[in-house]
Amino acid sequence: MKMTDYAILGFLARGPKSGYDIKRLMAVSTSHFYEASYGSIYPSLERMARSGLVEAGRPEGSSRLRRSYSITEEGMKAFLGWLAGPLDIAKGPAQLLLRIFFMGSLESAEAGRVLERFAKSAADRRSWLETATEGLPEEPDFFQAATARFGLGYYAFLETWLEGLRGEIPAKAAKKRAETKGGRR
Amino acid sequence: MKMTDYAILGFLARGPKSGYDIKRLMAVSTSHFYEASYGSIYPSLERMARSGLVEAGRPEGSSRLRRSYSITEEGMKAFLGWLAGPLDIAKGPAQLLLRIFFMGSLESAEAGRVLERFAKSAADRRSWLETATEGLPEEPDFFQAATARFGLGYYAFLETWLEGLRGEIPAKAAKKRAETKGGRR
DNA sequence: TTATTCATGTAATTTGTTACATGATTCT
DNA sequence: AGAATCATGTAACAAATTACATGAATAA
Repeated sequence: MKMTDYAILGFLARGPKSGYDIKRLMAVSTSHFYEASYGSIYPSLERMARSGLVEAGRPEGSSRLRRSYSITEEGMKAFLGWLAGPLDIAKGPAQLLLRIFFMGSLESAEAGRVLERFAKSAADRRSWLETATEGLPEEPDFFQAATARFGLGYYAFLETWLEGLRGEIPAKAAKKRAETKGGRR
Repeated sequence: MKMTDYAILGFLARGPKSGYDIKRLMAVSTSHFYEASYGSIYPSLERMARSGLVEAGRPEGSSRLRRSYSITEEGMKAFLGWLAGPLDIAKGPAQLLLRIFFMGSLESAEAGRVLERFAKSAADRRSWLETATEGLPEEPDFFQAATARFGLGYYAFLETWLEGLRGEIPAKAAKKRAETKGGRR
């Protein structure tokens, strides 16, 4: 399971969609930090259909060509597990943001706990960088030192942002989970 | 030419090195934002040797196995061109930081102008995001809106950081360029 | 009827990582 | 001598992008 798979499950968790739909949705909503091409979306859908995480539905009303996928119980379980699971914050903001993007699928209380863990990760990474860059053999020049300091600033920003977000979660945060199957569009 | 090539040229611009050296240097200095594997370093060196950007030197004093590469005039030109050339800031911080890491190879005045352009890019991207996320069809939920706002905060942070850096460039910033050829280690 | 957009899918290519193979050199 | 590490290189694998092929549905 790769990030694309979870991203797709995340969109399907809000209701059945075609590969084409998913591509378009990504373009207008997540494209600043993550986007997938047809060349990964379609194969991913097929793979997940084979392993039972999604189900291909025949498209009653619409065109014969179009095929709509819905998420299964199992797919929902995998998705929610990923959403609340461990995160390697050093691997870039894409995974972090993707998970936050879909965090409306969790209850407010749980989303809060997850965000708290993320903030902790950022803080940990920050203090790790701090000590890691101390005992280096060579004295870095001005610009090299600057790139080391960038990390500290970035993770500090991240932590602040995450804590701020956690504090603002609306109590009744639209915990929209989709009906696991069916539903026209 | 990919980023790895320029990163390697950047290290060689400070003096001749082996592939092994470059790997070790990356591990201790740039690994927080960029690192390459042997599987890309060695092929890159060979490619650049074929196209005349680097020269494989025979390793007089050291072991027969070890092979040391030095940057050529042409390689230096390509490297400096990349260093001061256009940057797509939306493609993530790795390229930005890598270029700043090597910015000691430029004169202070020029480094200042380059940083100014980078800051401008960050500001432009920020205002682009601002207007881009306005006129969307669907109303995003709380978390989706949050990921959109993240971008604004991030680029604001980046701009501030870059402007701060520009203001602090030491006048006599070690414009260390290597002798184009030779030099023992 | 023609162009555009909807819609799916795949083949070629790119790019890189991981793991392994190989052997030289240095340290104990 | 044996272990560790220096040092180079490549084959297998992984993952994804780009471009293309195909054709249905819709708007002009």
